[in-house]
Amino acid sequence: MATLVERLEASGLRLTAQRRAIAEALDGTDRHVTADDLLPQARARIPEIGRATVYKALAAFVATGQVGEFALPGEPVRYDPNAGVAHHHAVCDACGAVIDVPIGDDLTHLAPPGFVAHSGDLVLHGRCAACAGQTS
Amino acid sequence: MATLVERLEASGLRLTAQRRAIAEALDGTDRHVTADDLLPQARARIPEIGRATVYKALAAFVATGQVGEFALPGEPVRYDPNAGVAHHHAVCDACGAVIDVPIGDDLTHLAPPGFVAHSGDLVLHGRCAACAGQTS
DNA sequence: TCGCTATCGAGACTCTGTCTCGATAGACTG
DNA sequence: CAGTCTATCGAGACAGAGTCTCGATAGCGA
Repeated sequence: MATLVERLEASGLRLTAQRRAIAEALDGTDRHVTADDLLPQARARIPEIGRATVYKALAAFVATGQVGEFALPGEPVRYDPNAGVAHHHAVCDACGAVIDVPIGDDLTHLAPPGFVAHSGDLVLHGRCAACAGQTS
Repeated sequence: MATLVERLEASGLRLTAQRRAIAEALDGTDRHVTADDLLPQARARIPEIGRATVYKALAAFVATGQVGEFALPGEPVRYDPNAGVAHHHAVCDACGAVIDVPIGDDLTHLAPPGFVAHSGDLVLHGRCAACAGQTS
């Protein structure tokens, strides 16, 4: 898999220095980060980068389909650099970790009659391996 | 299926006039409404009801398990009076409608090794029957 | 090089949701 | 029924996430 920067470039997006810094910050983590998590990391590369720039860049990335966004009630939107590969998410109730789950079945067949589904996001809730092992 | 008010009562929640008004407003719609959608409807019953009261009541409802909440990126949290029955959601990209989908398979078996899943929320994206029929 | 256009940065602004705190209302006991 | 205890209420200040505006700047094609 190419880096996020390369994939964004290939999708025709104008890649400015700021967007490159944001994409590198996003790609450099295996986690699912929020926009405000990304700002200090992007500023480590370009100190004068603005908050609005991060939001605008992320919106542009999402529009290309190379970055995914997903929301949990009561939490800021998280961005996922791995959207090029379809996958689901498992959220640990105990520690809050968000784990990528390789997609198995295509779930769009679960759509109700008449509904034309092009994608399905599954979010599993439970306990991750580390938290399930604890007595608490 | 009993009404939401009855189910909340059965779950041991102290049902004040305000909570009853909010529960009736929530139950009286087949849609998936936001807290701020609910406020004017609750005020139609009890005019002096406050915004904080709506949020607090909804949080109490969710805690009983009789009301579900679900989030879409960039949108306020929506509340679902139908949480007593497990179901998924289909979101229309065109008109924004959120449609309940009766649950078919149990999806928790899709969890990765070591992850103990107790529930799975599937959100399908696509076009609802009305929008899919249109050329636009 | 010129000029068009997309992007940028700063910060004000909007919106959603939370918190505080004094007041009030339910529920329980005797 | 009165007293008391506690959960809930209402108002509004507050906090955090995200958007918008607008003048400035940087890419890019001609």
